[in-house]
Amino acid sequence: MPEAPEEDTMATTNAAQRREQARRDYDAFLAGCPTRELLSRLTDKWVALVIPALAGGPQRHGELAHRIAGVSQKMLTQTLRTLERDGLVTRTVTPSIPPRVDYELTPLGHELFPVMVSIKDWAETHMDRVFEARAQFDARP
Amino acid sequence: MPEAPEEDTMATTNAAQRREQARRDYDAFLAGCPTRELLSRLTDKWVALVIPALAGGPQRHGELAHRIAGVSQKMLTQTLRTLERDGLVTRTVTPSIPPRVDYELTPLGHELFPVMVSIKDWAETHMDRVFEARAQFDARP
DNA sequence: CAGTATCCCAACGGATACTG
DNA sequence: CAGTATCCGTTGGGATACTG
Repeated sequence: MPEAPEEDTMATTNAAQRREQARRDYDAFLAGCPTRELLSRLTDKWVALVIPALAGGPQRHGELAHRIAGVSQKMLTQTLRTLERDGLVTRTVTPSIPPRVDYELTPLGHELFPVMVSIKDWAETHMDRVFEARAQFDARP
Repeated sequence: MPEAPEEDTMATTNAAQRREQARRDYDAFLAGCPTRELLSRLTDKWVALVIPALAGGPQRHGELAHRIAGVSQKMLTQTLRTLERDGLVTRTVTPSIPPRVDYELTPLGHELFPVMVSIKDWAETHMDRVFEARAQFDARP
């Protein structure tokens, strides 16, 4: 099990090959696999809201905070920092007064986008059925 | 903004209508929306491993624990309970000695399945690119 | 406006021991 | 084997105040 990324010396590696390579190298079911840590970052309530919120181009910190109601400024900044470090989001500062900061999805972020949207959509679409299931569960002897 | 599920009196409601209904009723971007809480349950590291682990039929507690290396028995039981309550997993007890307990995806769980698999797969497939991004981020002035 | 730094409480989650 | 209960350290995350 790999503990560090392998250099990709094959410049012509395509998506399919990359995927095949990843399948061999990584398995989140294994405790020591680094994907386990990445998975725990991706499965984050705020990530599942921030990534979809960035649909339709660059957004300012304040805009995101407004869009994602109830998010504290601490959590928003923290989430955006992590996403930036992981290469999913870019942070662009325009040195004006007051300074303007825009966040935007990277190509990698755009690849994650549909996945995050699908979770958010799933929750919204199936909320009623989950409510029904809970009611049944709670009502049983 | 709804705080409780609406009764579905329309017996012939199809998937498309249901989805349209959900779009109007629920929005995880809103702070008080119950989908926010559901979203936080779904975006859970263990859920993203348990649901995919249940592919291919019923699994026993021990089998799941073995498959999902490193999960504590407490977290596994807790995760399975929540999934059961939310109608995503069934728990079947066979009263033998020792007792046998099997967990299996419900139809609702099967609908969540591809979403959870896509997150796990995304992490495994893009691990290398995330590593590269982190290296770049950490190496800058 | 964007971001950092504290303070502080609640929850998460592992280890261990005990029951049916 | 499956599950519950307790203990207890770690982390998450909100509120507030302050800087550029």
